[in-house]
Order: sequence, then structure tokens, then C-alpha cells
Amino acid sequence: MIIVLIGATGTGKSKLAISLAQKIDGVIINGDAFQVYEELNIATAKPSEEDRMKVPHFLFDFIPLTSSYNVKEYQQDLRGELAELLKQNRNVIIAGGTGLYIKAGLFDYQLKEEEDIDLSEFEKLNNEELYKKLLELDPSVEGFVHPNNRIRVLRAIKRYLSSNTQYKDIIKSQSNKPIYDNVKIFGIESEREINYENVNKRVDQMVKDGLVEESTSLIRKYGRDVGAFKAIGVKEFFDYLDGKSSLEETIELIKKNTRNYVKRQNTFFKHQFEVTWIKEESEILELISK
RNA sequence: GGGUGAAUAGCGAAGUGGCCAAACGCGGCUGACUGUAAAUCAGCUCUUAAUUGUUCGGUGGUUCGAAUCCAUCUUCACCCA
Repeated sequence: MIIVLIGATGTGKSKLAISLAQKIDGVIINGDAFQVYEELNIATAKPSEEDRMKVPHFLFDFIPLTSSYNVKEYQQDLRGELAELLKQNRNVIIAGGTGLYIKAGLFDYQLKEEEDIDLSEFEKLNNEELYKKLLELDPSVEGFVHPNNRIRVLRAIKRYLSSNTQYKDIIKSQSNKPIYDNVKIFGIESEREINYENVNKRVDQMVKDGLVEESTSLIRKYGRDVGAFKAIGVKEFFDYLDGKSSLEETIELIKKNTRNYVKRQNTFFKHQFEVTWIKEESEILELISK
């Protein structure tokens, strides 16, 4: 059985995952884009050593901070772990907040091997020109990518050039269903206001636990050009280190960014998954015992 | 007690007679999402079902027309006593 446990930041996913795993003799696989990185512990709210002793945890804390990781790699890693665990007939709980990663891993997203393609030619273009160029190459993305969304436009160009396949054909080739049997997706329901309060408290706790020290020392150690430093709780310290914002402002910004992130997560979950929304663990236990 | 300046939508801040329901920023809300996803991007944000109604500290004027001009009051800031 694969149980997917999603929910916005600050809804208590990790805790629930551990408790649930203990009850059903399950293991936990990380479904979070940033908890895969080493060294980034406090900002990502990675489960503690102690928690990891209680229940086997997979795909946590295993990518060097300075390497870049992406959906494709996660898809492979997740499927690799699942193959192994399902062979052993284990109950698996995938818990995390990165909807895209979880979806790409579980559903039949076609992410082909790609060669490196030099996009520097395209990067010189302005948004409008770039979008026009994209439509010349792959007209089927029209309506799927906003012209201002440079990152996506560039990605779409790269995807087309390296696969030579139109976007609509990639989508068509997929079933839009999980590739595994017996997948149950549960979402932790939380009122926005309570969720926000928890986020604020959680950030304060992180600060007490040494967030400032961890983030600033990692930035000093590795510089700023590190993909993983896009994490909330790290990037906000750039201005702090430059003396452009105070510690208080920085902490407030982290809270705000987390709140905004909560909103985006919920939008994704709501529209991209068929979620059974639950408030308590008992509801999951009841539903999976059927 | 005297003088000067300020008061604009949730906040900051433009606007100094018609093109103003009022730029812009922030915050908030909604949404998109197939290799940067804790990223990136879009829409909405006085009010109404609406080409509706009510606004720019209060009141009263001037004017065909006022957030913008005049008078007065209130509050705040600074300066002089």
C-alpha cells in the first residue's frame, strides 16, 4: 500500500507520518524538494535523528547541498525506493509538500533523458521574442505557458529541442493516473488562519533552534549561487548579510514567504490531486482498514 | 499662545481644476503549474448583478466641473514662545 500524505507547511505532516508509520508498520519516503539536501536542516524542518530512529526514512538528507536536484531525479529515486519496498511488501508513506515531485513520481509523467542544450542564444531574447520563438518551435504549448514566465518558456524550448516532441504529444501519451496500484492520497485539512498561526510559531521555533546561524554560515561557506538556497529560510538572509534588512525584518519575511507558499501548495493539491481531506489520523486508519 | 507643513482606498505613496474610483509599491485574495517547484508566473483587490453607488480628515463655499481653489473646524508633525 502506498499512502501519500500531503498538506501545506505547518499542518503537521511529518509528525502524523511518523505516528501513522508506527501504527501500520510503515516506512516514510520524503516528498519534499528541499529535505533531500544535506546540511540544510533547520530551514527545511527535516525530521530529527530521533524521529528517524523510530521509523525508517528514505530520500532524506542525501544530496550534497551544492548539487542541483530536480523532478526527473526525484522521479527515478522515488520509483527506485518504491520498487524495493513494494517487493518487500512494506507499507509506504510518502509525506511531503512538493506536489509536482510527488505527482511526477507516482503518475506516468514522461520525463525523457535529455542531452545538454545550449540556450544562451535564446537567453538574449526578451520575453516577447522568446515566447514567439517557442511557438515557432512548438505551437502546441500555446495557452500552457505564460509569455512572462521566462523560466517555463526556456524550459519548453529546451524540452522541445531535446525531445523533438511537441508538448501536446507528451501529454497525450500519459494516462494521468498513478502507475502503482493501491495508492491513497490523503491531505491534511487545516483552516487558513490556524495554519498561518502555526507557520508563524514554527518560524519562531526555527530561530530558537538556530536557523540564523545555520543559514548564514551555509551561505558564507558556499556562496549564494546554490540552488538549494532558494529555500524559504535561507534566501531571506542574503539581504540580512548585506546589511539591507534587520534580523526582525528577515524573520518576518520568512514568515510571510512561508504563508504565501502555504497558499500555493493548497492550490496545487486541490487542483492536481484527488485528495481525501482528513483532519485526524484516525480518519486515515479507518479509511485504509476498509 | 504664535508660525509652518501634513491629512488620499488595509498600509506606504503619487496626483495640485475636467482624460480620477484615483498611478505605483507593499500586504491580501484567486489561479496556473510535466526537468529551477520552498522555484516561476498570471488575474483580482472602495462598492454593485451592472456602463450602479459612495469616496481623497469634517463642514460650508467658489466653479459648468473640485482629491486638487477659498473659508472654517479637527487631528498629527515640526519650529518659535
